[in-house]
Amino acid sequence: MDQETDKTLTAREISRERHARKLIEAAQDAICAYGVRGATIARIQEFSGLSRGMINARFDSKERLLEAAIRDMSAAYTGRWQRALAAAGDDPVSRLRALIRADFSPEVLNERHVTLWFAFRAEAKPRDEYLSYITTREEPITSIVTGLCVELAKATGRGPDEGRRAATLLMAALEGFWADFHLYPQDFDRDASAQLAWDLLARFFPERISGQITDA
Amino acid sequence: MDQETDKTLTAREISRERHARKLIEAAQDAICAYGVRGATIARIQEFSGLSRGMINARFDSKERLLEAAIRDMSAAYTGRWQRALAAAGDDPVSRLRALIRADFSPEVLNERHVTLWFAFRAEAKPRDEYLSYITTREEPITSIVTGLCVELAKATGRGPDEGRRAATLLMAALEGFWADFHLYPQDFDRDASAQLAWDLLARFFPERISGQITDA
DNA sequence: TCACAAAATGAACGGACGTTCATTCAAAGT
DNA sequence: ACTTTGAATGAACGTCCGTTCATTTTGTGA
Repeated sequence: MDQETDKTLTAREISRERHARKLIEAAQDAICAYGVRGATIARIQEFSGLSRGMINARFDSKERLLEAAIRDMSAAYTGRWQRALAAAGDDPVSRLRALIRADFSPEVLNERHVTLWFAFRAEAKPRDEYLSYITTREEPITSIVTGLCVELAKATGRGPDEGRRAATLLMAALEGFWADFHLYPQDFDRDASAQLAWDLLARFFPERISGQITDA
Repeated sequence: MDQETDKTLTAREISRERHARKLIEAAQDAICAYGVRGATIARIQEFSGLSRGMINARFDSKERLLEAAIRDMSAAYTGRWQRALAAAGDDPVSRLRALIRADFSPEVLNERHVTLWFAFRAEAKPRDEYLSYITTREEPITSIVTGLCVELAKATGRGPDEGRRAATLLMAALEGFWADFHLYPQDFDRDASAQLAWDLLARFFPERISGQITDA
């Protein structure tokens, strides 16, 4: 191959990239503030500070920009738990602990992220493109958690089905906690909820899981 | 008081009532088919079969009609679990069983209802009026379940906090199962999921809860 | 049966939407 | 320094939105 990609980006390329990012963030801001319904070109333009024509120049259409916004949200989430997992050890217990703690951390569980999550999720039914981005986000974490729970089940002399049951309940509960946080962020107790999720696992695997999730 | 309400409704009153209902259902149909974003006057009119001006004649504005649609959905849900509860005995175990079974029954857990639920829920952030209808719906069932779990905790020699923990986890898991069903209704196993919710309670109160949720 | 009143209708309206494109601006190459 | 070329701009456009209201239809009471 010839010089494939220039290491030194031109000022124009940098500018294009920066504008695209600004638009994605502005679209997310608009959705958080006004809902998907109210995320109009005019509102997105206000948040971005860029010109009206910029959206169509960078993303062809507003719809494409919204797709980029959901893709960006999914990628950010995936990145967060993958980093948490990389920082954890090999032990399934500490890996599960890391995943749950990440899911309740302010970096992941914050009003902006959760509002976006439920906004796009609700639109997934009528708009198939959104559903695929949501599946792309959900499937990997679900199969990781299931794998860890099955591993834990085997290590404690239980069948794989018990692991799958634990994983299904855990994932459902996590989604439920997010929903609580979404509607009533002020009343939500982050640490108590994380502990409850941990207690749920403790009831499945008491030999390996107990105590506070913040331990160790 | 004088003759308060006429038992014999005039043809006009009957017609008004019937049109209002048709519009509420048409609005729900449009939201299910096209999302809140796509639920336009034209679409609602198509589903209702009534005239364009009917919406403003009966509900003043489209926004008011949407509020009536969410109120109707909440009332239908509340009615369902209250009837399930009325049909159950006094025992907290059978009452919890009835509530969980109702929550997974096709009458409650169906694509239409769940799609509406998540559509309105997502809009609750930017639109405060929606949030109040959602709270009106959530609060009573949550406090009923919490009461039953606390009762069960006391009856088994545990503290009330243990009951609250069980209730919180159960409610979160139920919400999570609904979310699963919403996105992938084909893959969803209604009975297996209900059983998992039951197993969750069994892990908290093994002396009183065990076996299949379909028993007894 | 007829006069009246209420309800239903849908064409018309102003406004806001997403998109386009001629124009302006600035970076790149010589 | 100058020319070229791609990027950024925002006024203008057609479309579709929710709403209005003059007109038609239909039920009510005399």
